[in-house]
Amino acid sequence: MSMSNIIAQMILEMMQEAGETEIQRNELAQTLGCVPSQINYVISSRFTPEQGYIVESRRGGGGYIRIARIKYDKGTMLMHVVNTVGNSIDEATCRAHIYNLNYQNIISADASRLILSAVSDKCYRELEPQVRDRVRATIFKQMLLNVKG
Amino acid sequence: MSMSNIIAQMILEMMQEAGETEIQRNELAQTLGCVPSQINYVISSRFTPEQGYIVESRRGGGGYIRIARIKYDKGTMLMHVVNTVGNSIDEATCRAHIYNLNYQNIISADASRLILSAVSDKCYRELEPQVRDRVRATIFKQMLLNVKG
DNA sequence: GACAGAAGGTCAAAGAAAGTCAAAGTCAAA
DNA sequence: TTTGACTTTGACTTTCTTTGACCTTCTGTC
Repeated sequence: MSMSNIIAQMILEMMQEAGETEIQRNELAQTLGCVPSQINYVISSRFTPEQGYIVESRRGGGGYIRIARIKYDKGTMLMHVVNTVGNSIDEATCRAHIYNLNYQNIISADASRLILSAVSDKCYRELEPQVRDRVRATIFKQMLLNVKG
Repeated sequence: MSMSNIIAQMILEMMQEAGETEIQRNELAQTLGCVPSQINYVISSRFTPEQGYIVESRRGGGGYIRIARIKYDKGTMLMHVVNTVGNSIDEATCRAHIYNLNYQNIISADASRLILSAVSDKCYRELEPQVRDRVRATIFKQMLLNVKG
């Protein structure tokens, strides 16, 4: 197995838990017995955005390289929810969808809170029950289609 | 973690409560175990006006360095908007508020997009004009009260 | 006012990491 | 055998951090 594969494997393992990891380039190179720049090679050949990774780094004392798996499938996931919503939905169901999307890391906690507040029953008191759920569905879907980007 | 990060963290903590803090450069340096000028380095690299901080200092006996966050208090700004909204609002006005809040860095671009999508006329087509703007106002305010945090 | 001591300010050199790039090596497929 | 994709290496670059010598500004005392 090539050194590059070993490095990639190592990084993947470190990412297991959190879906992201932070490495010290020189230290890792030393540990694995390769030159530091090979770490860059591995990252640029196997942890690209196209392959679903996001990489950030910082030079200088205390520098690091952070690699994170992108939360993807997002568009698909969202569209899926949008499609299952239909043209009417109650608060509880919205809440479940939101919780799920957030749990699966498709939308952020911030976005969750925001969407939740917009679909809350509190907002629709003055509307007839059926109208209420229809407007809510419209707004909910509209927001899902515009979340992040 | 690098010394500079530790220093920055320390300063942030001290600013927690009041949004501002006053430090004694030499004393802090001694406490954290670094040279005094490193405090200046940290301040000039991480507490700049661009990053929303204002720094003033005084030399000589009883000297100090005061660091204050200038970002307008988010809660206050948001409450202000909430209060001016009233119980009815049209899309254009919402849009202006959102643009402004985002411009002033009170809410993120992501949040802006999300809120915008929820107050869009598209969502209220089936409601009577006056009802429409009332529901929109409720939702808008609800979202402002729950954005970020 | 002159002077001493107490702060904070500046700046440039040295150090610590990470980034780039091109040359050289490997290896399998054509 | 040649080619081309992928690897390995190392010299050189860029960015951020740490340190220390020296400078400037205040305050208080004589």
